[in-house]
Amino acid sequence: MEKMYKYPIKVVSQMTGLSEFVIRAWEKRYDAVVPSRTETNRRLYSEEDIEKLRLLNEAVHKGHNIGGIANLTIQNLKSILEKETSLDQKLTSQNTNQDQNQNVDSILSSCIESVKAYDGHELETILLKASSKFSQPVLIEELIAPLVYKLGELWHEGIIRVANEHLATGVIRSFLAHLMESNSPDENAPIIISATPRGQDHELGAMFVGVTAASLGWKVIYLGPNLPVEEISAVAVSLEAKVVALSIVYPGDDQKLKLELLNLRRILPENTSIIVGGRAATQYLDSIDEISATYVRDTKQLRLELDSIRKNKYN
Amino acid sequence: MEKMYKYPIKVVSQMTGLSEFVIRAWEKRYDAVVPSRTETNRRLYSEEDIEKLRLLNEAVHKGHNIGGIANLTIQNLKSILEKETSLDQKLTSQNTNQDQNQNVDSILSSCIESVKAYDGHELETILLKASSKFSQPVLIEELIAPLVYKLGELWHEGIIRVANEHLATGVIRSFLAHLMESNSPDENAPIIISATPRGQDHELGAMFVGVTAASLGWKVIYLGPNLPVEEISAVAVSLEAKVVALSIVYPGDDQKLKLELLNLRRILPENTSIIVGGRAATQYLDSIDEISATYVRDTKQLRLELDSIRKNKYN
DNA sequence: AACAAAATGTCTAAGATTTGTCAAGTGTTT
DNA sequence: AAACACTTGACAAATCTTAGACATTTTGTT
Repeated sequence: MEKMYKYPIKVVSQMTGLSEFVIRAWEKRYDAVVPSRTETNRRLYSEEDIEKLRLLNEAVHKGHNIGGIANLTIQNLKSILEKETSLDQKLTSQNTNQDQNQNVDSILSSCIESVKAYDGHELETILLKASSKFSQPVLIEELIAPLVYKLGELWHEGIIRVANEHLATGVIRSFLAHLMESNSPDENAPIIISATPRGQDHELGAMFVGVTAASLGWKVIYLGPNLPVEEISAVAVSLEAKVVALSIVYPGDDQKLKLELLNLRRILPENTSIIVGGRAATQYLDSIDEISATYVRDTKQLRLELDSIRKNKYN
Repeated sequence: MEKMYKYPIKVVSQMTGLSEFVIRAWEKRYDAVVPSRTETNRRLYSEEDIEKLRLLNEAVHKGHNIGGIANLTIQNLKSILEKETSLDQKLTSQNTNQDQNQNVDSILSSCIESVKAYDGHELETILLKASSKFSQPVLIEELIAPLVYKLGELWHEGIIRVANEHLATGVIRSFLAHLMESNSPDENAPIIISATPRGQDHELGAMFVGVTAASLGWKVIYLGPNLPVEEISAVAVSLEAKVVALSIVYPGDDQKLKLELLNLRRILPENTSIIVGGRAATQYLDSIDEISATYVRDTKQLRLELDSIRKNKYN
């Protein structure tokens, strides 16, 4: 069994946008989320707990009264939230028994099947179903990221075409954008800007960052791919962003990009952190170090980094 | 028996578009929908209740008086509504034209405000609201297309930055993708492939095509921007697409692009039509003519063209 | 055409319920 | 000591409920 990291109430409060008072009140009155405790009686929330709180918060914002929804399961919550945004009737009626036991691997391969068949609609449906079955971190790290990686592989091997990959990218992008939008942070959430620098066209990495940060309660400004650092900096200054995250996946030792990075540090306020990730980021480690940015290898590390930045900036 | 979650009146009001007053009044006066209650006397609506309210609302909007239809069953309501769908479209589009133009302008400017403030979330919200207020053609032709155009203008004038435009593009793209997905076509719907050729990075035009075609009942394969014609053709052949639609917005007399177009015609099956649109398409009219493709100036023309192709191909 | 009656969407007022917020007092961690 | 967290009990703002009023529009009758 994996020993999961658990979060104290203050962190949960920041991540969900709910006040500590409310979180305790919901527990006392409705047993909405009953966290485990330390030996000394302090609450410890799991990722699932947090997800449920986030869903409850969203539902309450949409007009549900907490007393009525507090005892629903995560899946119930997701399904009622979906019904309100889209008028889809298909999903609920279709998914009955068969696909309940599907594990991530089989979902992954049905994703790839649908991509091969140019069936974007099917791919979207699969992802949507998966999103109500898995928590957001699992979804991204174990399904979507591997899917993107696998598609790249298949393309290299000549098994699928550029067209397949384009189609899949389109669907995934729209899906991730949706995930990002669905978290609505509160007023004073710290701001993170996510983009890829000039010359970097592959934006999915930046979208992973966006979704992850959004799920941690950050306010995400997603600027997309291929943006000069002056642009990124202008936004960061104007919104007083706490973090600028860049994704670099295109390999090669690009001198221009190195200059861009140095430049970015120069024109960015000092108290704005820079985070760099992506497959090709390792090739720029010296530059990353020089501008005292942080390199993150995966979303897990990203999440830790974001949490720590958030904590430090509280003064 | 499963105990289903039921919805409080506030949520029902949002889902149906009816005010809470009206919902209560209809209950008090006609027993249109009599929800169950909590122990403390608060209304709880089932999904059936909500569907009936939706239907009633629709019927009332079409001129029925509530007193006369309040006691009909869901089936009855549906059959009533089906009869009038065809007549209705003319009326609604005429009735609202005047208010719409006022509204669309103000919506447009609030969109631009949100873009200036880097508030993608706000932009998304505005678009979402607008989408429930206007029909899809109106939405695209009078709001989104002008918005895209206006953003380009503002950028040329130096009033907004590339970053603003990127952010907006991201939101709009995700929004359009959602619109496209929300139409689920029949099994035997004709297939259209939408993309932009190699060298063409601006995909919004291709998305307009996709959404428009989807709303007309086509099955849309959206391949996104910057795709070599061999790729497009491969998909068209493999799926037996009826139409390939290309969007060209980047100006300039690109010889490569002309060759690509000629090439496309050669490797595409004869009975696959080609449609070309976009701001810069006029500069390639000779090539378009040479491959006997159709040039469309706006989505209105596109819709006509699609309808006529669909009709002709029914043999 | 004119007028009264009915229909209907909107709203107020007063009471009940729900829910977010907080203070006070105590214990724990750093 | 300072920051953090826990429980309990209380308060007040927000929301829902009913009953009834009001303003328009629609309908039927003269």
